[in-house]
Amino acid sequence: MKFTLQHTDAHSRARAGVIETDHGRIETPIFMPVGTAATVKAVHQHELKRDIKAQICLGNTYHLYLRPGLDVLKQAGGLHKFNGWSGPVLTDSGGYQVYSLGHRRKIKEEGVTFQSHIDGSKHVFTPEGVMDIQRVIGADIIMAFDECTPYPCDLKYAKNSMEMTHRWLKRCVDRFDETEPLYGYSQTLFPIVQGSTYPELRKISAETIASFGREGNAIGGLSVGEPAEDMYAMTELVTDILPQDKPRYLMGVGTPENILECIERGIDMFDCVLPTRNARHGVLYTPQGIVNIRNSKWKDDFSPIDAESPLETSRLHTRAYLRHLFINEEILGMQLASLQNLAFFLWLVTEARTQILAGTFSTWKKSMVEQVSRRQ
RNA sequence: GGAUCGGUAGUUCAGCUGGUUAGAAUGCCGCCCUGUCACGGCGGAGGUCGCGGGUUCGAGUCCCGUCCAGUCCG
Repeated sequence: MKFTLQHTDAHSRARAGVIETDHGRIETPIFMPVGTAATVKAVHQHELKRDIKAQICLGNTYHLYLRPGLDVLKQAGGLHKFNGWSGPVLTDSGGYQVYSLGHRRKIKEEGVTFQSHIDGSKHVFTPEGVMDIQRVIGADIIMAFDECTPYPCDLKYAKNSMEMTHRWLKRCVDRFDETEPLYGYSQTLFPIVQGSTYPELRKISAETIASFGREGNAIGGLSVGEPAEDMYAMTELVTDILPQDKPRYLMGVGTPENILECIERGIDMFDCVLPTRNARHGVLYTPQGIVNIRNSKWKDDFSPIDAESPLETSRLHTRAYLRHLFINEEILGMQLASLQNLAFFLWLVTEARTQILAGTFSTWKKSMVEQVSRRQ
């Protein structure tokens, strides 16, 4: 993987750059659609590539390990061949599941024992094991195994957890560096900053993570319920410490507003389930704000879903029709809404990049934040 | 014409021998979701119990009449 920083905004920390992987180029800042179980829910790979113009997608170690399992992935020749997405892939390590599946896991120094949400069977995830699994999945960018701490989180717990995540990182790096990719293209490992909402911990964690000198760095443990101001403060503090010449990935963020605010604070990569999950629940993101398409006000609104969308489906179909599909629980509704939201998120970061390169990011961002967070 | 069963929320139905502000499901209206246990979660509105009498301290519930719908018999 190679990262080239092209331009840094004169009035903020915002940057534009290019990441090159063996599966293609990624222009940053970028939003990465989440495809947990080898699919971005309700969206086909062709749509991702041709219509949404996604440049990289996520997969999840925990979910793919459980299903289809490592045997199948290995036989398939890795995730790219298995699901037919030929662009770059990033896999989360299962660190988020340490948080989200908190009621069915046990953390020890050695690793985490999960009870499968599918059949209740027990599985031990160690830092070494998670590296091996991600070798088998074959993502271009793989993530260190960490603990995403909950919010709120007391200082003592946050400190102990962060220190364990750092020890786990050393184990991840050692295993990663002593193993080889399985499918003939290169992989890279991103470590993850933790430290909850404590500035003193975030500082230590960012310095520790930076000292490993990996090709890119991530910030985790945010967007778990803390106030947005805390998220912004932690992001800003950390991006000031992480190296300028490496991409920075803010994990799990966020709303269009969150993304703009964090681009301004020096983030290059984002992922979030919000555009896809909310799409399936009838919430649309548009340049003019947020739409709950199930609301009765759209019943006879024959204007397009999003008149300015690069998507043909969002220009062709009306809000009244999309509402009808949702009210009737037609699958096409979720498909159209997912396309709309992902296309909008990709448009948003692409436009941010254009503005950064043109030197007009700050003023554009200010008016955009207001627009995209309005409710229609 | 006779017998019989039923009529309770927009809809389909619960409401035991009469006893606090008549429930559920679904539909309707709205909100939530941030490295996906998620076509999920939460909340709200909505009923003069077909109608008219009667018995009773008290009736969705018992009695009489009446209207409507179903089933069976002539």
